[in-house]
Parts: sequence; structure tokens; C-alpha cells
Amino acid sequence: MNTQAQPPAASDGTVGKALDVLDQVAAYGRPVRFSALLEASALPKATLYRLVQTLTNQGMLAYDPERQTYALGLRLVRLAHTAWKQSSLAPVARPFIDVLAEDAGETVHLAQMDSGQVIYVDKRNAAEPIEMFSQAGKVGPAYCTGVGKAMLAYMGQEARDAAIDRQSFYAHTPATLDSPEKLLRELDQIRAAGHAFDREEHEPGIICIAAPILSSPGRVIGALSITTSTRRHTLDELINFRPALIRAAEAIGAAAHDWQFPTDT
Amino acid sequence: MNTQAQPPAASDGTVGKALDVLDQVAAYGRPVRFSALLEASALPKATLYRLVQTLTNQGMLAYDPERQTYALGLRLVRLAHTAWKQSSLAPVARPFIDVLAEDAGETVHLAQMDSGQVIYVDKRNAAEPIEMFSQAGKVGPAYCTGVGKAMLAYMGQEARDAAIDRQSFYAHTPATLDSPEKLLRELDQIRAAGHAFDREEHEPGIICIAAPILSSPGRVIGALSITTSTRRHTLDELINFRPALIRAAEAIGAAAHDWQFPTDT
DNA sequence: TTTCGAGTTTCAAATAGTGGAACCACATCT
DNA sequence: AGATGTGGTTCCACTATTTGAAACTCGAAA
Repeated sequence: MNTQAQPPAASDGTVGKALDVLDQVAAYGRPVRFSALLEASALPKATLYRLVQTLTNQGMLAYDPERQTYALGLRLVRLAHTAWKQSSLAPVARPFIDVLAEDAGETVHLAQMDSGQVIYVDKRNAAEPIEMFSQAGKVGPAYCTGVGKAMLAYMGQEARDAAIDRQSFYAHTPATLDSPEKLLRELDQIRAAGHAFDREEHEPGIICIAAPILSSPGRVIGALSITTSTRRHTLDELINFRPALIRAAEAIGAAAHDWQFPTDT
Repeated sequence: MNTQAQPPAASDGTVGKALDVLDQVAAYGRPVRFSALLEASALPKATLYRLVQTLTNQGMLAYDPERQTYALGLRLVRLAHTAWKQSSLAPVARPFIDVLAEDAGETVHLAQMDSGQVIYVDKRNAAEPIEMFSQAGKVGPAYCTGVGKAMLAYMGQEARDAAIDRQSFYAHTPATLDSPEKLLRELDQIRAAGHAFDREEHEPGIICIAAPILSSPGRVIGALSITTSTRRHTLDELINFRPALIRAAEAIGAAAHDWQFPTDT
């Protein structure tokens, strides 16, 4: 009765195809020629053409007539801004992240899970002030990041399995957990400990301690992490951040939960 | 052969409708119930339902089964991030904005024009941030902001007219230019001067000096502004920022231009 | 001038979207 | 309990929309 799992994304209807085109453009990473899109896409010329037309005059794509290239449009940025603001997590979490970053003196990340991928929705760099899209919106793998594992550990059975299925288990570093089995074992430990580590599993020299954010028992809505480098701290030292990290994560969870039940009449 | 100006947005095809739904959800500003969407929309129940379904399992909307509400999805954030990064303006401008904000010691905004609206794509906060609305992705009116007027002044005839048509000319403050005539006169002056002021036209107490960013003569790609409050500076003092502002705007323009012609084979 | 490739338009066929109405589940009245 | 209501989901015949092969246009290269 509904669409089945299909890794390359089940393209439901015209809308699905249109959105696929957006992804294509995004994947290109730079303004694209129509012809380039065409050969990357399975759609026939005319179809793709009309699709791109539509997206363009909807502001989802921007056409540069001089260069004859398409890029993602500003409407996306506008929508994303609203998405961010209306999220029950990121805006609520902001003040807590501020103090946590201040206290720890290290970089703090706030992430959510989206179809098996970690997506960073906020970041506070200890030294630098506010950075918006430079980092927010960035995606990363779930199986080899602190936030990713923290979320996986606490999400429901089915969701977790689905997410794990989507992991690539590419060994970014020697420390990467490169199989579902290793990952599952790690997740058990994380649940037992209440926090997750990234032991240089994604990038050499980068370590972090992460905790899940629960809006209510069993409902993971994100994760929080304190990241540092091996040059500044050892893994063992990271545990010192635990109390503050957990406190912040819990506070955010509670705040987000409350936010969902605004004092209505 | 092409679409004409149509304030309520010409909904081309199913894709258009789908995107309209996204806007609806965005406009709501918080998670929406299906029924709420329904009465706000002109579409019949079943149609809206399927549309929302599609958008949801495409990740453009996120459904909260517990609360039975829809919110904008993370896929948008992901796409917007890419949009930002692949833009020829924002990423290129960043370093220049950094030094400009540093030099001036005031808040710097980078904006672009999107269908008659100003959309802020980056922002550097001064050490002591001023209370005001603004953030990346945030939109604002063109006719009563420094960046907006700077861009209007330098864009082509047709584009400008189209943009001006879309302005509301609501008088936010006594200083607001509340008619096309006043605005056009101001634009002439801006062209003559090479910079634009915001004389508390949008928010009382907030003033700024702005300059257009041209990638090549006659091609506005954005605008840059230095914002402050009347408590910190007078309008006359703002002119002192002009040299640095213009220098930065020109540098960004040149950099963006070069970026569009990457050293290809 | 001819050729070529990229981009744009046409048009009949049929797929995909539409929407009125029925349906279901659950909560709330009587 | 039974009746009533509300919000959400599904059906299905109708047709508007999308489709895509092919034809066309334009500019630049041969």
C-alpha cells in the first residue's frame, strides 16, 4: 500500500523526480550545464528540460543565462532557514550550546539523524562566534561519528536497523568500526555508558564525546558532542566533559519536549 | 513563452503545488496539523494528503507521528547547505566579510535579491551584537533596507521594475520611503553616490551603509552592508566606513567573477 | 555554406494526478 | 452504551498533466 524501501530513493511521482533533479544539481557541487544534467539523469531530454524549467521559475534552481548553468536557488535557503527555526531542536538548543561551548572551551556540535545520515544542525566553535550555513546542514556518516553512534544507540529497533543498513562502513581510519557487528557491540556499550566516544574513527586526530538528546524516554531527537583533537586532549580526558555534556543534553531534551507542548489556552 | 509576473505565484504543475505546500508549512512557523494545512489550502483533501505524503517520504517534510504534525524536513537543510556552498557569492565573500567586520567593529551583512526580496546569506556579528533581526536565510524587504536599495539601484531596468512592483511600501518607520517615486529618486542618488544608507527606514535606531557587489559592470550579484545603531554612531559617521566597504564589495565582486571562470583547460 | 551540438518546442498517447465520497479509528457528547 | 463528530486515510472513475520521440532553432565551428 505504500512505497517500499529502495536505496536510491523511490521516486514517487513527478514531485519525486523534480526533487531528484535538485539532488543531482546539489551533487554536482557547482553550477551545471543542462547537458551535464541530462547525461547524469535517466530522464529523456524534453522531460528533464521541463522539470528544470519548472524548478527554475519556482526559485528552487537559479539559472545563470550568461554561463548557461543551473545552481540551487535561494528559495531553498529561505525555506531551510524557516525549517531550522521551526525545528523543535536547534533553536531551543542554542542557548545551552552556547554555555556548553563556553564551559568546555571546545567545539560543540548539535546533530540530527536523517535517513541514516548525521546532519549537523548547529555548531559552536569555541574561538569563533556564529557560523551559520558554513557548517550547519553539513552531513556526515552515522557509524563513525560520536553523535551518529549516540543516536543509533538510542533509537528504536526498526529505525536503527534501517539506518544501519544504509551505512557504508568504509574504514576512514584504522579505528573505524567497519562492520555492523562491531557497531552493534559498540552501541550496547554506549547504551550502558550513556555516552559515546569517537576514537578517531572518522578523522585521524579528531576525537569527541557525544550524548543523545531524548525528548522523552526512548525518543531520540538528536545528539550533542564536544569535539577536540588529540593534540589538545586524550580520550581519557574527554570523560571530564561528561557531566556538563549530559546535563546540557538533558536540559535540551526537556526544553524541546516542553516546546512541543506550548502553553496553549 | 515564459511566465509573467503573478503575485500569488503561478503554480506550474504538480511540482508547483507541492512547493506551495512547502511554503504553506513554512508560513505556519511551527509544526502543522494536516487539517490546518487543509483549510489554509485550496486543494481538496485527498490531493493535499497525497502531496504531503510524497513530500514527507521525500524528506522535504518531517512527520511527527506522536503529535501528528508536519514540519519542514531536514532534506531542505541539507540542500540549502549545498546551495550556500555552491553559490558563487557567499563562500567567496566570507574571508572579506571577516576582515571588514573586524576592521569596522560593526555588524556586516551579505545579501542577495530573490524575487523582490532581500535575503541575507551571511552575517558577521561585531563583538557587541546589536539587538535586531537577522540571520542567514532570513528575508527582508528591499525598499527599506540598505542592501536592498543598493541592489535595486544597480540592477537592470526590467528586473528593477519587476522588483519594485513587488514591494509593499509599508511604512515601518517615519523615515521609510513609502512610495515608488520616493524610492526611485533615492535610487538615483545611490547610483550617483555609489553607496546606500538605511536611515532608520526599517527599524528605529538601526542605520547602515551599504554597497552593491558587481561581478562585472552592470551585473549586481549582491550587496554588503555595515550596520550599527544610532546609539553608537550617527549617520554622518557612517560615511567613514565607505572606503573599507567599497573596497570589500569590489574585492568580493572580482573574486566572485573569477570564481565563475575557473581555470579550465 | 554545411555540419554539429546544445537547447527548445511540438503533439498524440497514456500515465499520473485529481477529488468526491466513502471509510475508519478514536474521542466526545447524550 | 449508543450516537455523533472530527481528523485522518483510502477508493476509484475521470481527465488533466506529463511524457518523450522527433522535429526544429540557433550559434558556433568546420
